[in-house]
Amino acid sequence: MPELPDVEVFKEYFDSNGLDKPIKEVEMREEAVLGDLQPRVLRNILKGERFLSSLRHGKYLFIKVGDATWLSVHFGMTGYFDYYQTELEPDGHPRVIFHFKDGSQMVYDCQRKLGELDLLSEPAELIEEKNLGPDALKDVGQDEFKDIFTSSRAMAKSTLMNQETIAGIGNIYSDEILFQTGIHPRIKASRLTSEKITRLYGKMNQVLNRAIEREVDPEKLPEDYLLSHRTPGTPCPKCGSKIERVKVSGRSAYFCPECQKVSA
DNA sequence: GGTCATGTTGACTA
DNA sequence: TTAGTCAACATGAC
Repeated sequence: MPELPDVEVFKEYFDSNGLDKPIKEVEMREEAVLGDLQPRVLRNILKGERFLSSLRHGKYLFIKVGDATWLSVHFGMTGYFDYYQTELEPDGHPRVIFHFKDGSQMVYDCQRKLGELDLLSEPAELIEEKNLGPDALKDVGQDEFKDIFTSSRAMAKSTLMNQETIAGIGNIYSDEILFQTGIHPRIKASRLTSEKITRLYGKMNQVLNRAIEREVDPEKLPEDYLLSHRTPGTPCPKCGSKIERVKVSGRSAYFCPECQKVSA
């Protein structure tokens, strides 16, 4: 799940359920998601504190704990938050559990353990370390977007997915944005016309915003979205042609050969 | 057994 | 130097 829209929805979920509650205990179920961070350090720093606010950049969520203390959360491919009002044993694959003094708990679930938590003094620390580009939704203007595409030597899909270029777009949403714009995933970014890049920019914003509005629920997304038709051979929701799959930068790209022609 | 899966990183190659 | 491909990480569903 976790691309920009998913993380934005997690942020809203966390903000409404996890902020301003004194933390009673931090329970580690799986230390692999802490990376180099020592479980004892995380517990000692969070215990007795409360989460104050949160901030999203690309696929990362930063949660403020104190003046110069932030918890960074990455969700890998399978991570999400799950809030329980009581001390019930959580379902799924709980990896880290934040127990609040009021008896409720915020669970960080990450089945495949590809996500990671860390402690930072400020979000910029991680953004610089990972060399993340501007957030796709908040920080990329149309002119900057145009520059990125005209100067990129990679394929359009790779350019959209490169976190150092634009932060937040992954495999699913890069396919969706290209599909909605009618651009073939393997076309070179720099070969797109200025008009196409402008349309792509508009669709990027529209697709990401719409996904957030509909709470990334596939059932609530428009009928003509590719998102729930990611199987080779199924009919394109726009024209009925058969959806195809190709590899782009090691990932499966789904597209409609009729709606997304190879020519610019 | 095999393939595939919403992410990131490092090795290797052109 | 810039990109593309592939493998690895860990787990599960076909």
